[in-house]
Amino acid sequence: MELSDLRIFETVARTGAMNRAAAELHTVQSNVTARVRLLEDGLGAALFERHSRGVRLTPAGERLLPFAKAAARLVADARRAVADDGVPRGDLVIGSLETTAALHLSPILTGFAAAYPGVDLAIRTGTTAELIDDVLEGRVEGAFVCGPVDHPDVAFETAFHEDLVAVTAPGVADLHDLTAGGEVKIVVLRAGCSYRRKLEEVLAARGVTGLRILEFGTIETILGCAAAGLGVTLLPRGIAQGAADRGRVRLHALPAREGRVTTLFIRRKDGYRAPAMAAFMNHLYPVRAAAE
Amino acid sequence: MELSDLRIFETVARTGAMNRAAAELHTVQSNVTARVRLLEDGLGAALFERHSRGVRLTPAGERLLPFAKAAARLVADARRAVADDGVPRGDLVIGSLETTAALHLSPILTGFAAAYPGVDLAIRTGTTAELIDDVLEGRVEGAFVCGPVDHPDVAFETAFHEDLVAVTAPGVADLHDLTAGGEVKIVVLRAGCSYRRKLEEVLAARGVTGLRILEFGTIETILGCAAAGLGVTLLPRGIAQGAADRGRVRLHALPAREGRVTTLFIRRKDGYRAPAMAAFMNHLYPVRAAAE
DNA sequence: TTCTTGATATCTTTAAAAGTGATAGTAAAA
DNA sequence: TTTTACTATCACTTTTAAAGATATCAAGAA
Repeated sequence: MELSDLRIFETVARTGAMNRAAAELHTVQSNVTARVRLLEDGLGAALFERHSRGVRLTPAGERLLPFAKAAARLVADARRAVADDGVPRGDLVIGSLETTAALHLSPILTGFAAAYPGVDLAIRTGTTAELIDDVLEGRVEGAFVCGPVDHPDVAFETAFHEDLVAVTAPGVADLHDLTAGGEVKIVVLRAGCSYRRKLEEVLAARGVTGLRILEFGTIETILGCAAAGLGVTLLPRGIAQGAADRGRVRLHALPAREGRVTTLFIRRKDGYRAPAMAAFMNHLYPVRAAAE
Repeated sequence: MELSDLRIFETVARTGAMNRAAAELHTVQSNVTARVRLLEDGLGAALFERHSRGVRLTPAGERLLPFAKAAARLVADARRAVADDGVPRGDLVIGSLETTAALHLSPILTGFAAAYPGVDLAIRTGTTAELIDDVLEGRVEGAFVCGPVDHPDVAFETAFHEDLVAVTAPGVADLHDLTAGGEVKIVVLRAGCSYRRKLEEVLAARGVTGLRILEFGTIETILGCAAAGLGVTLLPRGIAQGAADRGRVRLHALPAREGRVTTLFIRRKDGYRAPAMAAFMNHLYPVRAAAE
């Protein structure tokens, strides 16, 4: 069993066809067939059921698949470990919620970039669910997400505490009033937005149900929608405060039990931690200490 | 980078010479040299410093080594995972302290062997330190050791509580009397015995110092030594009780703080858990529940 | 110093393995 | 029924690994 065998196996399993795997691996189908058979011979077990429309994993194949993935990650980590001499450098992709990025990340990133000029820092935004997946799949090294997170392969640390407020048009004196206008629209940043479920709970607790959802791409648009009375949204106070001060929107404070959310910094539990990542977490340390 | 490369690399690193690695791998030195160079080329870093008396790992090589070991374990686990269909069978090697084996294991093993005839159970005895190493290196699947154990790669569960007693000749009325006869000898099972340090502490607390150590291979011999007044030893009460009842030795109870020790069942935290091992831990469950 | 020893490096040859391309077979979908 | 999207097999080529012989090198002993 060699790593190339496992890579071929994984590709076949993922694409569901030796044909497609061959194309993806830049080789020919006969070769993939032969390698898979050799792997099966070596293991003494059939890994795929062959059909005329593709292949499907056998139970033994299902059992092998996680090991194939682990092997791929191991090799990637090994390469990085060999290349790294302890000096932080290279790419470092960090994930973040849009709101967290707007509210907190700017000073941290500026400071980090100044301290480690050799590191090319990139931010990728997404929802909590997307970011957890990004972390697990290695698309980002770590991510700021909305807590709590409970996954066996994810390690987390408290990064910030957010104070969420409901944001409406200035004319809405109380959240209960929302129902008056019939249908209530909530405005969120993206489909799987972390705050959406929270907002639904908050409104449900106040007797507001039957929501419709509007989705917009930027925080500014969302504030604009709220200001125009198009809907209600939930944002960290720090983000909405400016618009409220200028009278564009009205903020509705929530009790701590509802409005207090913790932003976590998550990363993969196992695997190799690059110097750039170690440096970033170190850089984060004073921030985390302040959040505790 | 292939698994065979990593295997060759690991062997060279361990033996310190391409020559010896070649012999161990049943191949020729030129082949090892070539494969190592290919690996180095692939990684873009020198892994060994070559000398005329062998090779030594470079820092990059040091960084790669743990990954090579992890890869070897991964492959071994993968093979087992593919071969296993969930029915416990095959070899299952469990480590244990000699005293634990004598006192507790017999009914457990008998019951397990009857319930899972397909599993070939073997017991390997050793000291706590040896057994922890056995677990980490995969020589045993799990082990009963003297707690507490604190190692990041070791998972543990409480298995039994032992009630340790000091064992002396019948004529010794009190442990303090031991100093009267000048030099005090303690009798232990093996060099690194778990109870040795404990016994030293117990005696030191009673003003008995300046110990000499006698080492014997079996529990019976140790009891014989104690009976003959050759020295003092520390054993679980259940083991020494019989000899005490027959008047051969005298037991000296210890306060709970000193005499109460916990026997843990430990295993590797990560990696694949074979069905036989899962079945064993399941079989152990009522025992553990009783110990809590 | 010179020889011996125990190592690595290099080169050539041989054997094995991987990859290629063409063809045949097969079952589902159109 | 025909087409389509696959897998299996085979003969052939290319690439790669292993073996064996030899050269080289440095440390330690005579």
